Amino acid sequence: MRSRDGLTFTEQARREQIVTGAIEIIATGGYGSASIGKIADHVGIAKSVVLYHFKTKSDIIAAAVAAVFTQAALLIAPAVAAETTAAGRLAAYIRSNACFVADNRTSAIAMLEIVTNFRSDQGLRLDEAASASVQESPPTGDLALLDPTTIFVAGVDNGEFRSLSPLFMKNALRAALDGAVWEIARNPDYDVVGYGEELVTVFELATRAQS
Amino acid sequence: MRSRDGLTFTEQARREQIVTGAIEIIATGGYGSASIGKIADHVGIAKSVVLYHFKTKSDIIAAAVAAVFTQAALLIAPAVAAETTAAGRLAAYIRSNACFVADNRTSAIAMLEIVTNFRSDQGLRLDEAASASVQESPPTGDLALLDPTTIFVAGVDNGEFRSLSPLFMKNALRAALDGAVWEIARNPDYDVVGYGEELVTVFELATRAQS
Amino acid sequence: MRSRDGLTFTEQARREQIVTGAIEIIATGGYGSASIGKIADHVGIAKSVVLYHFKTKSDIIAAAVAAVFTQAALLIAPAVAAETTAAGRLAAYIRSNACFVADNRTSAIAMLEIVTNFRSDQGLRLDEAASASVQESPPTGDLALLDPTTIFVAGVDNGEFRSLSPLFMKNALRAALDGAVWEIARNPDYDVVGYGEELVTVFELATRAQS
Amino acid sequence: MRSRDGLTFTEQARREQIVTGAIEIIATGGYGSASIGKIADHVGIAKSVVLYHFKTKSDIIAAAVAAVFTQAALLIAPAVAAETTAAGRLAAYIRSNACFVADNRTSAIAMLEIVTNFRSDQGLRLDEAASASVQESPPTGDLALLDPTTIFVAGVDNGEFRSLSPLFMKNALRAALDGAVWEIARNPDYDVVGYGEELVTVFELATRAQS
DNA sequence: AATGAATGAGCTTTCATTCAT
DNA sequence: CATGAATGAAAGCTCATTCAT
Repeated sequence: MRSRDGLTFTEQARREQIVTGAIEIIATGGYGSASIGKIADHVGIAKSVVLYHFKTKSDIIAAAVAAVFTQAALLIAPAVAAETTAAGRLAAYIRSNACFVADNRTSAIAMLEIVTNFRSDQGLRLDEAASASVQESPPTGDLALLDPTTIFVAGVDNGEFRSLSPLFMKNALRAALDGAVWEIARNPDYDVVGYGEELVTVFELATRAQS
Repeated sequence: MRSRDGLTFTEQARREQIVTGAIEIIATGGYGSASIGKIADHVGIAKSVVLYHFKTKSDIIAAAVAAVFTQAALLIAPAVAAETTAAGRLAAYIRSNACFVADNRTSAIAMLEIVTNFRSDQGLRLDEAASASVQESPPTGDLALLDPTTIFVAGVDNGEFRSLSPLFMKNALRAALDGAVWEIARNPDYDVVGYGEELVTVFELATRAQS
Repeated sequence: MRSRDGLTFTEQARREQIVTGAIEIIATGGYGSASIGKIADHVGIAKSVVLYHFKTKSDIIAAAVAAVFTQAALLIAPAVAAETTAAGRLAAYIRSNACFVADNRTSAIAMLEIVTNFRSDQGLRLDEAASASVQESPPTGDLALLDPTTIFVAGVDNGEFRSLSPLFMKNALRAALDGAVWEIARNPDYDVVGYGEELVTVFELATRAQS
Repeated sequence: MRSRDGLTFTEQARREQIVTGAIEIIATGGYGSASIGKIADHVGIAKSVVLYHFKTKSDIIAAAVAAVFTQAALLIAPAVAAETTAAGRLAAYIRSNACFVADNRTSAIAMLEIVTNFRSDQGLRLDEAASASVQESPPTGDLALLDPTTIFVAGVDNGEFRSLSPLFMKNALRAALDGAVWEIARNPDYDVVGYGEELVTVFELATRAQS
């Protein structure tokens, strides 16, 4: 009995279990502490079982990234799509991001740990390795909605925004949002949503066309 | 024959050599790749020589952090101090930061890799471990000039800035600045100075008191 | 396929093999010579295999101690229990000890090397470390039969023995018996049984109530 | 300016300092913990200084043994020599030994640690290595007084003692006396003198000729 | 008389991975 | 599906010893 992906139910359940365990381990102890043995112990299965379901450690990491990424996209994409103006979309993007981090602290931390730390055998970072290997394509079609660059481009084009560099603005925004994850990693009580609101104000003031 | 610090000439030279090597290794291959053996190979000395000059690996990392931190402080603190208004100080802070990153790409990357990845034996992050040990006080007296929080507080107090959260603003700014390091790590040709100018604009618009 | 203890056949066999190897190495070269590598070489397996079956070096040592201790207890306890008078028990205790040493030279030497040399990470000796950790209780219920103190106490109580210090007598006896191990370590032909008989005489004369 | 042994005053002072330091380290942390570096740190000099005064680590150990041995001989030999009967000498031997241990706890512990643990490069124990190298002759001429064998032989010969094995008796006595050192190592408050008195009684009863 | 520098051998331990069952 | 067993590579670190000054 196979579901889609050619995986049986148990197979799929085990994979999720392992990925979840990996995320928890990474979020708690950092990327460097995530060995296969620790993940197996945490989940309560034998080390070999982990490597039976995932051929290498990198596969586990990739699966974890994909899982969190999909999870985030499912929240953010609709929120952005619901808005029509560039300013609206920008605010929605920031708020849904902050919201995701606040609601999925563990996943967000693990994701950031992985992204900043992962190196392939050849020393390539996650994004470089991803673009090097063809098979690993981004999971969704509306990826555009996840990259705020498009929002900035649109805003400049239709005159909502002042003349600005979409690339730099996108980098600044992503960095500011990722910064919230570092903060909440250090302090679980950090007010991510409040921080998000401040960011909304900042980017509103910083982008709107001068009167 | 001793110079200040109670260190011999050779000792001081070797230590610098090792610290520099460590920074290069970390910037190139990530924090995880910085083993004592790799550093020794990179520098061209025996592994035991490294451990003769630094008692533990943590000591090497600490020395690297201190070196880069001091280097940065020497550039940033005077630039900020030269300005009198909060807006001026903010712009100077951003520009000197961007400038430092552009001029010291390797050091900046290594510093960020260390800060985001270091974990003590008990799993504490760099800042937590530092605050846990009293003896390790920050190297400079004008540390205040390195933390932009004071700038935001002052600006709000004297009416230059709108009513804003100094903490959130500082976090957003630091994250945006650190983001430049990630970008330049991925792409050595990234225009960090241009990015800094965009940030100056962003934070000017986002902070100034409404008319 | 598991036998009792939750261990596989292979597992149990390997563990015995390693423990035996450790005992041989220690008896031959002293406690200080017992590195994991040497044990592995001696047994003819890879160093990592040793650490697959025992998590740490201390675990190997503990297993060796337990093995020899149990072995000795199985010989001594029944011999002592078979006697009814204090004098009889004392003689049986001495003879069975001497007998064990004569028949298990290697084990006895290793045991003594470990007991006199083991230090935990905190510098505690074997007995101190053992009493510090509650979970590690002695393996047998009739442990009392292995501590000659009870014999001396009983003999004084029922008038068989002169008035003497059970503690001092026990220390003297244990030291004299352990001394036989040092002798046989230096000279494999040492007549341990003859020595034991002399000890029987000594302690008989030294303990019996004056007429 | 050289004193006997061809050593200058400073030289001799340094050597004593180092030997004393080694004895303290060994008594505190066990033989295995006594590295040249630790000894140097403890004494407050550079590691190289230690190896300037002693060519190898073994030399330090040998010097420590010789120092303690001489110290003990100076106490025990006269005490034994002062007695005329075998029984008197035996009691004096035991009492002076116990007395030495009680008054020189550290030295006694270190001595015992060394004797039971020292192995030469070829794996030989201290006594074996000593008898293998000619140059290392015992420090005193009246060594006979330090080996209780002679006492037992004399006592048997002149009829004071019962018919007994001088070798076995000597081994039992030495072991019992060394046992006191292990006890005091574990418990600094152990009543070594009281233990010695019990031993005097034991060996008196155990050796005297039957009436 | 003293010491800083260097070094290779060895130590315990962790880990990703392979293989047979 | 699942697992126990095995293993080599590499990690951080300690140490006795040599050498030049």
